[in-house]
Amino acid sequence: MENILANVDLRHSLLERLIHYYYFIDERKKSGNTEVTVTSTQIADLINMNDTLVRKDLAAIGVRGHPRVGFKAEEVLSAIRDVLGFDEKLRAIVIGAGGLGTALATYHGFPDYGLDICGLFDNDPQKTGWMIGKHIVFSMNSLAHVVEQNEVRIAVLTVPAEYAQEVADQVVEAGVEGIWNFASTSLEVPEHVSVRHEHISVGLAELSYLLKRKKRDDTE
Amino acid sequence: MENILANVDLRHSLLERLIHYYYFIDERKKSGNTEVTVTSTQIADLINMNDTLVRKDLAAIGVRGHPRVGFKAEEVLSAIRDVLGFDEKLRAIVIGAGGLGTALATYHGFPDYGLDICGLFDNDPQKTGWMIGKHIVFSMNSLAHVVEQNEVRIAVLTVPAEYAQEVADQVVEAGVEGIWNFASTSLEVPEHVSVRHEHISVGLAELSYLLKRKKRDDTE
DNA sequence: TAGATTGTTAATCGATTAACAATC
DNA sequence: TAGATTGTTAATCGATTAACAATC
Repeated sequence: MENILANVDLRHSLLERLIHYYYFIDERKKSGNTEVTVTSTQIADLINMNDTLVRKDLAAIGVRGHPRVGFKAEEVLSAIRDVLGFDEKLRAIVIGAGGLGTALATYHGFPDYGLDICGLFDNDPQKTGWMIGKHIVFSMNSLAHVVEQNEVRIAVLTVPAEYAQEVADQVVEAGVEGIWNFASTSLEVPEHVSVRHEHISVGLAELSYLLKRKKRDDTE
Repeated sequence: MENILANVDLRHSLLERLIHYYYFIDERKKSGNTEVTVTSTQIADLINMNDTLVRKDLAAIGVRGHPRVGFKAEEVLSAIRDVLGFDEKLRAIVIGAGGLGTALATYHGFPDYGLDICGLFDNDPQKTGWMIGKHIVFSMNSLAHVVEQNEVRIAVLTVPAEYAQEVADQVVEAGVEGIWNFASTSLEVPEHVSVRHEHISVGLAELSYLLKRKKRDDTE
């Protein structure tokens, strides 16, 4: 094994980079300094990347900088919000009222990103009908109805892996356009449905890889 | 905005691809068929990618296929487990006993990936001392002690964004080597500490982008 | 053997970076 | 103005793909 993954590519996608910029600039703004500008080099240094790439990224989303000054924080933030659709409402339901499902359904941060959880489902009769946060836990029978009534576009799946495919079929049938899959499994869905796999083990694997690499670098 | 992100790069990293292969093959194996082989084309089709890339990836982690037959499921799975370190124990603590922290601390899947949560912390006196799952909630005062006693290498941060930096400083001080950051903020840490940012909004942004793109493609 | 599938080489493509002119 | 910083062009680098020979 040793060196097999010596140079794994851990580069981040444009989406990830934009969000990283967003948090950094947002914080900087909040931290009180009335200095509402930020240069590409400042951003690049923090995230450990090339400043030209930062400028390219910002140009790509239509932000123009100001020579000698840098970028206006507010302009960058609002362009990123625009592009990522943080300000458009996107209706979603959560399927699976376990630990993760509960955490997601009651997470207060989602509205900031435009996600509106308007239903929590589980097929455990011990759970259905009870409140979790501000949500009544619905039984899967109400799925089609809730989806239609609320124009739900996204289903967040936090069910055990062995039921994930079956549940995916049901939400697709109910008319959902996208699935945010937190189950440790792959899913087969029709062409017209989008899936994003949120596999917790990816993050863990990356972190564990970083630790190993650091240790190795130190030993050299 | 319209077309700005027309062709965003959503390619996945090697780590993500490996995990995707893993789930797919694992499932296939479980689904009973005694057919314990899988071809690069089968994998590629499912994930919607090029078969040569699959073979390159597998070659990179040291798996050799068998002409006319494909790859032996068991060999691929074990190579991926090896490379990703699923079988090595990695000790971690969770800081923040809110919804997400609780979900992570009680998540039964982590041992499968080699993560061993051996402590849950919060500085809310309402929570410290009580049990959550099989964990006593420790106060932050015990941090250094627990880290040292258990040789904890990773801290999972699920605290509110405004405390994240402060907590990061504390866990670094306590000797942690890596931070798995679930707070919506960037962190500054010393050179010798690794950070993986697990920003929920990245997944959401990707999904929302996929929905938009699909809609646009349909309209064309 | 014939044929399916791998492994590898070479070509392509796109993303990143370096260099530097443009701007205020 | 001088100087800092952007924006853009051209060069580089690496990842992906196509083509095909090797294998069983």
